[in-house]
Amino acid sequence: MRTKTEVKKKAILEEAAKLFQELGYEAASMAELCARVGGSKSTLYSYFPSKEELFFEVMLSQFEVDLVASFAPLDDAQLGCAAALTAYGNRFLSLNYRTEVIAGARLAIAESTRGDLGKRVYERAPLKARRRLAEFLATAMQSKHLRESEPMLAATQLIALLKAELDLEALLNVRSQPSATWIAAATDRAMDTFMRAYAI
Amino acid sequence: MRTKTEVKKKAILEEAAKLFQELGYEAASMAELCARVGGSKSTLYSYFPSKEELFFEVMLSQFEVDLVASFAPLDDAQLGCAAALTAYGNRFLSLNYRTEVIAGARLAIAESTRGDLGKRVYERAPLKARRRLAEFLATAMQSKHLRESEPMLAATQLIALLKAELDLEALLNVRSQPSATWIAAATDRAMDTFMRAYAI
DNA sequence: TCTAAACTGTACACAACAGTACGATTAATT
DNA sequence: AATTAATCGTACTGTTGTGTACAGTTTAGA
Repeated sequence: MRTKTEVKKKAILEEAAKLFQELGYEAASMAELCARVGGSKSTLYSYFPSKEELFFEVMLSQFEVDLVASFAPLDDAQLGCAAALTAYGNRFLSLNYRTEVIAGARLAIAESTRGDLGKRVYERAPLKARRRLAEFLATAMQSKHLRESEPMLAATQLIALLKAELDLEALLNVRSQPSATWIAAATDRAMDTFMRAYAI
Repeated sequence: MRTKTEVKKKAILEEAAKLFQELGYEAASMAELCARVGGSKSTLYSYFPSKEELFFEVMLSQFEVDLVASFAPLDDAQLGCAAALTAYGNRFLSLNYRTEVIAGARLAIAESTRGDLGKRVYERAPLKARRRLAEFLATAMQSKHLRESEPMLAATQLIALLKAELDLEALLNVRSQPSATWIAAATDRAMDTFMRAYAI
């Protein structure tokens, strides 16, 4: 019974993530989690010392899964600068606006004042993503595909433009998960404005 | 004892707003609210039938206060287009990133799935603001101060650029309320990119 | 001064929760 | 088969919460 533990722990974390996303931290109960995950309360508390610790582990494991995947288009040497950024934009939006991701973001925002959770989440995912995008933009500037400017600011603004039509609506539960074609159109609108401002 | 009621109700709403912002919906208790507002539980429940109803009233009264104020620069006929937008940007950021406003936004996001709260908040404040800005941009386009394009999209993108450097950091409790000089600089950076993309 | 609405304080009913205790049970390892 | 770690079920403790009941008190207005 030594191998099972990792599997069980992962199962608990997954079910806990869903539950927290559904109900929020306070309203989610350990008894309900027990019922969903199947085990007993004793087992649950043998894996995690408290509800709060479990919550932290859930949050921190949430925000690193899809990060790497979204960078793929930036590593594709075949693509030109604009095409690479468009592909990145599509990937970025499709990964970040799935219903679970938004539910996770809502939760992180709601509980951001719990310890240093907000800062840790921020540095783990969005800041890392922005830095990676800034690197790409910096080399694009060096090779004269984009005008010379501050790469980190350009990355921040590109991401802001990508999120512009979607972010608030998603966080406030006004619209549901966007379709791939809608995302493609929104990416184009963002890229058009970005290239007008940053093309050479 | 007929005039006092409105005063008392307002006092309750204000104190409740603070409490919810501090602790979130679930963790805020009616007993604690009683203690802070001074009255007794019976009085409290004579104004609001339940905690949830009180919460709705708090949320909906939160998001219409400063909306009008932020439009002032757009109504100033003395200013040129770029100057008016810059003044608007400064006003928009100073009003929207005060700590109480951010705390309210966190709360609205966290509880956005409670009934249609998210939609109601969305339509009450950010959508209304965007529409008003789009009107201004439309006339600026007609008078050839900006290139012809979709005004609502332009408004959405301008607001996104304004929020770009601040939004996630504020929501995730990574940075505190920005200073006026920082806001002015951030507005300039946003306006620079916006005008590059939308100037004629 | 009288009256009625608004208010207060306390106590209570009822439910839910986090976390613990403990004996019984399962299943992998030797 | 014997051992041992993991698991289970259930009951329990103590706390906290919402909402109500009720008897007494204040305060505005006739």
